[in-house]
Amino acid sequence: MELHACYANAMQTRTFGEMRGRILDVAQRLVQSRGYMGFSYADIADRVGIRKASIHHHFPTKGDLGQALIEGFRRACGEVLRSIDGDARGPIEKLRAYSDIFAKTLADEGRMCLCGMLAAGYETLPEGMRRELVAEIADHEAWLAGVIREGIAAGLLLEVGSPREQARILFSGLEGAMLIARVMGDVDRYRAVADALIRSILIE
Amino acid sequence: MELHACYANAMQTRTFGEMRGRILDVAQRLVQSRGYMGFSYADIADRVGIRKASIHHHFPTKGDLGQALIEGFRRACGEVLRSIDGDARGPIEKLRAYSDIFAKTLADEGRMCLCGMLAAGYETLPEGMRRELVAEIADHEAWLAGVIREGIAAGLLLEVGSPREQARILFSGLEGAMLIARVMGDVDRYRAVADALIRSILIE
DNA sequence: GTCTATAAGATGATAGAC
DNA sequence: GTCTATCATCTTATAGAC
Repeated sequence: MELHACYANAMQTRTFGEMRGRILDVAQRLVQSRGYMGFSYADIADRVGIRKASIHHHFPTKGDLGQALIEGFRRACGEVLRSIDGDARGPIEKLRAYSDIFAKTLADEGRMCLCGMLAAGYETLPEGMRRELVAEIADHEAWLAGVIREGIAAGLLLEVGSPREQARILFSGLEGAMLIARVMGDVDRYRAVADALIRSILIE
Repeated sequence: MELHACYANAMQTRTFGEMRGRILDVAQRLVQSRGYMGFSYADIADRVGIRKASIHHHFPTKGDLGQALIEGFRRACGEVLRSIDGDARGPIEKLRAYSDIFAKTLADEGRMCLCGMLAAGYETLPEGMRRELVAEIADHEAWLAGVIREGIAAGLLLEVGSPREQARILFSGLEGAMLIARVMGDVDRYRAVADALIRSILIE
């Protein structure tokens, strides 16, 4: 599974329920570019080629759609992180692989991370989505903290503050870098900041 | 002028046009919590105590309101930055004063920075607002780069990469920290990340 | 400057035919 | 599962009285 595609789309690949997956796929891209408040059933209908009313058959309310979206995304992110754990050769490579996913998402039509986008619209989200978003951010930070801990133990990474604190700096730093780079229309801005953040905890 | 209040509200304090200022004030708070797409003339009317139609007298279209909002905000930010330049004793104190403004905004009803919020909704903004946002981000980064340059010259700050690059890391890092801390419901999270970002470029 | 009244279009959602 | 038709509500915006 290609990491970016997985992260980017969190596509449901079930034998049945193909349309459901396509709707979620399109909805996710819309949220990543315009936010949860910034898209409508009409937008999805246009892109997926069915009528608005038909979408309600798959997701009765917009809240249901949003909930399915973030739950599917969280599952997909879990797979991606496990996949990095399996593939990458060491903690530094893991951090770079993680950061690269964000860069690829940004390079693909200037899309923002789903987490960051939903975070901005937090006050407009239904309760279920809020809870899932908080859990998802916690997942990412916990994974990063684990990698950093591993790097410190291996003598590869500096220990400045706790791994948990370092993970928070890295995660929010990457999110912020994405947010700003997207507006400034320059993916290299993201890459420069991301590289600097990672380099700042490297030993020597 | 109290820095946070100025930054937070960018209030127009003209002798005439009082209602105009109140509308902008309320609109800004709404954008900071729900985004540009997330508020309506009805929301403002409720809070400011006049009817929807009356708002159109001051701002014919929502685009006009948004444009006036970000232009006023940019002016106010300029004043705040000059005010820090006047008050703070040195570059390190300037960075801390800057970071503190964000902390206060966050502490005040969990509001996001206006820049960051508009950045997230970038694709939903009218052209004029996009241009102003890009210019505003450039202003902040240029000011930060200047302070960092000053700190390096005074032997107080580390030179890792160019001051411009360090400014970008700091600005996007603070924006990201705000974004995430707000969702996690914990201002101290922001403070911890902001402090760590500043400490990371301090000499010894 | 503010109001009431109203318009035209979008939005999330439902009912019922095929 | 998808469609047409329809709904109530919200949105931005205008006209014209006070």
